[in-house]
Amino acid sequence: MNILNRLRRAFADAAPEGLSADAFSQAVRPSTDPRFGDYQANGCMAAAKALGRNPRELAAEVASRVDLSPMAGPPEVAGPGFLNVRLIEDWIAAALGDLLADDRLGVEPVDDPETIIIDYSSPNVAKPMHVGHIRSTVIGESLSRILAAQGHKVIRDNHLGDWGLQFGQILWGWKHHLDRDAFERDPVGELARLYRLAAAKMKPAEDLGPRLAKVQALESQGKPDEAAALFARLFGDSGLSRPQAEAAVAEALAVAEAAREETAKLHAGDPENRKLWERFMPHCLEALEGIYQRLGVKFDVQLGESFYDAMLPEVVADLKAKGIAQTSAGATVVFTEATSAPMIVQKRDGAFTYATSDLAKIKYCEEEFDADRLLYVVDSRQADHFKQVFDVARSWGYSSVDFEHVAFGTILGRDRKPFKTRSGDVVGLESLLDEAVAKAREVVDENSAHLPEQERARIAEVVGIGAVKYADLSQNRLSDYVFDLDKMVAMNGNTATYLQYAYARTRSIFRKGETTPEAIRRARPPIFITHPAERALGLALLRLPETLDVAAAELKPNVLTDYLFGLANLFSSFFEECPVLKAESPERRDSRLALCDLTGRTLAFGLDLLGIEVVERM
RNA sequence: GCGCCCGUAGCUCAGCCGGAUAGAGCAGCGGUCUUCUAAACCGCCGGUCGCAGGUUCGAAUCCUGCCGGGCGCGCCA
Repeated sequence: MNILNRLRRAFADAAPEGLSADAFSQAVRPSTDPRFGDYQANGCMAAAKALGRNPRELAAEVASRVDLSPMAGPPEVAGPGFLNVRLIEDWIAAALGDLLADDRLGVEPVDDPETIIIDYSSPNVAKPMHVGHIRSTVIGESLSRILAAQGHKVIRDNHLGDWGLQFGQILWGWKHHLDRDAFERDPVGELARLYRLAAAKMKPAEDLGPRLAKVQALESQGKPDEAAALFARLFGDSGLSRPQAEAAVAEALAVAEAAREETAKLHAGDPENRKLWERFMPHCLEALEGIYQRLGVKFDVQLGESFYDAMLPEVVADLKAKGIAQTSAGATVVFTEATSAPMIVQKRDGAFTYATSDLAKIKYCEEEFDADRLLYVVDSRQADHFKQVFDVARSWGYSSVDFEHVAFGTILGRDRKPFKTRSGDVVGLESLLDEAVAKAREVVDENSAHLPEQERARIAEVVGIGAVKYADLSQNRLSDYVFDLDKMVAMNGNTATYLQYAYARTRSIFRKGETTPEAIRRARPPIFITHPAERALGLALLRLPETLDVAAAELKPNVLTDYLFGLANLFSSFFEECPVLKAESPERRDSRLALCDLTGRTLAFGLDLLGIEVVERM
């Protein structure tokens, strides 16, 4: 049952003549302030303007015509022409009674379920995951759960980066710097070390190369003095002499070239590289699996770029045959209106790009799953790439699929610059989780020393991981944000811990009262709304469905966290102000127990949609 | 140069397909545990919504310009 939708239908029926009933009803929304009732219809001002009428008169007319029974009486005209709706307590109480018997807490499946593929997480398997990877994973997982709860068929897809240059880098490292003992002890750690080593060696090419090129350009123009001055300015902070800088760049370029060659050999089917790749992969996947298990993330499809590799020549050939792709400067490219630069589907050296791989994946997904929507939960910096891919996919024939880049903002460091994984200065995802769990453990030990060791450990894990996820999910996904470890592991204020704590309190009261939520649900006691805190809490409980609608429509988990935080807040106030077990009568007691059960279930349900667990006590 | 995004309280952020007096958390200050979990509750302090125009009955929200910051832009993924 969705209150907002019911009100909208009622107002649509009462819309002034000569007006779009739809637009009029869309102007119904939750009130911004309790003094203006519970919901408000704001369409009369604009309607009056369009019809050349007095807005207050028109509002009064609509108010007398609209039938909101049994939810509310006639709305009240206020201000310049607002219509304020105040729900009737008896109706709220009755609706809560129905909710008590409803396992789905009022959430109804959508009328037209879709098949939705969500591409998220998608890490490079060879690199250890760091804090930058958490957003896609956590947001994608939550969106999957939200859409599935709405009755859609959701396919969770982890498009692994298992075929790119990073393997060339590892292969190069393996052949030149392998520590066999280290690999035996900790394969993933050693592979990561080799990757970082290669990346570090290649870095001067990016950092110093362009600067050096500018200096050399001046020299070739016959301006040695200016070149020397520029060199001093550009390289002063590096402490490198001219020959050192040239040597560093030259070495970096050599390593980069070598890594590219290793990659090319792998792609070309070189037996040695292929064998090594097959040897590395299980270790990489196992390490990933460990993290996903800890995060409670599970994919339906986990196919990497290597899987699509075989399809790529076909994709390019088909694009060419259909006149979509063309040859330009030795590469095969597609010009699109999406961006000024064309999209490269095959490089001059014959290698394919991740754009080609994305196209192959679209083809595969359409043939395999016949998806209605394809969502990509990926960093907003790749917006142009997806614009191109979607554009090309549509002209390629996949025009009935709804593509969407579910972008999210960049994680910034304390200096407000994008969080980079500088070698040696990486906040690994694992260590972030460990730190959060350790902090939670301290708090548990302090507050709940009486609980058994094993239970405290379990609570710390649930609370710590929940804190990290919530810190990310409660943010508007589009905003960049400053990574702050203290905030990520905080357990006061608007945090998962606060919600988990509220949940634990709803459960604790049943233990104390020597009854169970199940017993209350079976008994279905009448609900009484007598106290303002009960009314506010009760109304919030009825608003889960409309909240989920918004979160799903905007693909924004923070809509849900806001709602849950508000709900927990209202519960905490209710808990302070309304005695439950010591209520004035058994009827009141049972009514309040029912509110506790509904709150607990709603919190647990909502947190589950965020991928966050709860504990029975903490 | 072209394109995209962002400037809201001391800090971190909600609110942004127009609605009434702009919200939260943290930080600060002050109250509340012999009574259902104080990981909590209640109160106070705190904002020319970057600046200037425009559209509108109504602008943090839409449009234009400017200032400040970030990102992307043919062979990395």
